[in-house]
Amino acid sequence: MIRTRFAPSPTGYMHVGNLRTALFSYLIAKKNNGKFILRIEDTDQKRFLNDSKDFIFKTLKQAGLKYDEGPDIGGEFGPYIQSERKEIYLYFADKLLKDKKAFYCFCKANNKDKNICRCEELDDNEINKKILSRESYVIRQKIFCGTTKFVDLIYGEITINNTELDKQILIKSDGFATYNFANVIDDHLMKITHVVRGCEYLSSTPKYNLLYNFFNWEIPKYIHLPLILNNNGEKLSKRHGSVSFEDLINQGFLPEAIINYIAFLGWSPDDNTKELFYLNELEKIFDIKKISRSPAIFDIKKITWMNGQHIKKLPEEIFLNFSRKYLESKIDDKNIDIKKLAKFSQTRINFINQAGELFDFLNKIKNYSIDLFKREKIKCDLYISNLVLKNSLEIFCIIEKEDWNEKNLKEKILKLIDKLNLKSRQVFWPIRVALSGQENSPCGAIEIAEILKKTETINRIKIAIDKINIK
RNA sequence: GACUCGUUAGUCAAGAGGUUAAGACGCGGCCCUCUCAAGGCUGAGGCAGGAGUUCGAUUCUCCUACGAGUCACCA
Repeated sequence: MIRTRFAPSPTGYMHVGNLRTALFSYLIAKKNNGKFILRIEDTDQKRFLNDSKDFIFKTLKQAGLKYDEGPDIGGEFGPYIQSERKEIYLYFADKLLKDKKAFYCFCKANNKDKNICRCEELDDNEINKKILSRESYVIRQKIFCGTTKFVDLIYGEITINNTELDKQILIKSDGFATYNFANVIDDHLMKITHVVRGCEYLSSTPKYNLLYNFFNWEIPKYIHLPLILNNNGEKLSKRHGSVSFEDLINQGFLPEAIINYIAFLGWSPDDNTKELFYLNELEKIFDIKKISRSPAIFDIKKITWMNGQHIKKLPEEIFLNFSRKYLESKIDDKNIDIKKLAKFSQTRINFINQAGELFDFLNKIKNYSIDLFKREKIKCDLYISNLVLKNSLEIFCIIEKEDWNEKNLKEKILKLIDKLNLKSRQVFWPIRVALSGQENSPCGAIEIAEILKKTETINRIKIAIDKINIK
């Protein structure tokens, strides 16, 4: 049974690199019918706020990464919060001390010149004396000569000379274990079979292996994931821009789009021509062998496109639920069919919260430039615009209020196109500009006219004609 | 600086000795008797450099360059 874990520290913030680690860890477990465990690494008491744990629970839930064991749901290997496991680490540190695999170090914190430390040579008497006189100390791991070799499922075999490894601190002077120690103990005790984590741990892995060997524990399989960088090629972090899950959600990204995109950062499926996937599909096709070794840059343009794709795939009613509040906030007229507006916007927005902005022009037309009427590409100029608008004004005026509907309007305009002997674009363009005041609009001229109703349509056409003739 | 890892178009990437070196985003063009978007078609753009091994290297080996990560009483 494969058991993987995600072990974040509760910083109240989850950047996409972290989330991607969680996702891959989850996927590896699920693909193999294994278990995915959440563990909170809060051994640094200075850094963490209490409610950041809830933030992690919330984010994982929102992303759909359901864990089988964790702090809030329990499990047979708990507790799943490291600050509640203090005694466990102390017990194992003591064991190491007795076996001479670790030593007390009384050097001052921030002692830059570590080579000067002679604590390892202290005899038991000296140590006891210092401890009795309440000198503060840490417990460090001993490093013996030789080389350490390990296999990473992605990077292959990595060998390192033990002289490169430092005598890392296992227990800090406040009595808490360091992450470096705690994660080894916990992974073993929680029976984690595959350790999935970011590449930044690649070079400390040998030290962890030494620890496993000291205890005579089985070393787990390692899967180090390539880093995700921002577009400056820097490692993702809080300082370098808004690429946290929460920020993306606030910008209007769908959780499934974020998951889909980050799954493809450093991984690709066998059939690499398809790239729109939901989490449950990824669970089936995910394959460790296809994880890449090189870092990937987070491309906001591509995830934006992907978000648009996911928005289009949303069932109509779901999209309506999402977009309703945005649309309603923009539209004064309560009689307008929100459903219809939602339909117009679904294929043209990349962000879920943009649905309303498209219809800004309905309430109030902005002061547009008459240059909008000129469009060489479709052979439309001020002369034609003027002609079209005057003619359509006549038509619109004759139509009765009760006959004001899309079908009827279209019929009449098509006749006008014939009569004026123009291309349909040359006719629809000026009307649409007059009604929307914009170069682009979420729907066509006739559709806007229908939504606007007779009075407002005529009103806007008149304004446009005046605009052109004043010139 | 030391150690470790990496390098296929601007970006994500497939390919693992013989390919016209896929596909996607982005960018350009065209089509869709209504804009834009969507959709369809299409164009430009790439194996970091140098040595080897080989009949033949993007693919294997080595060197160089460049990039990244680690070197905390942070995780």
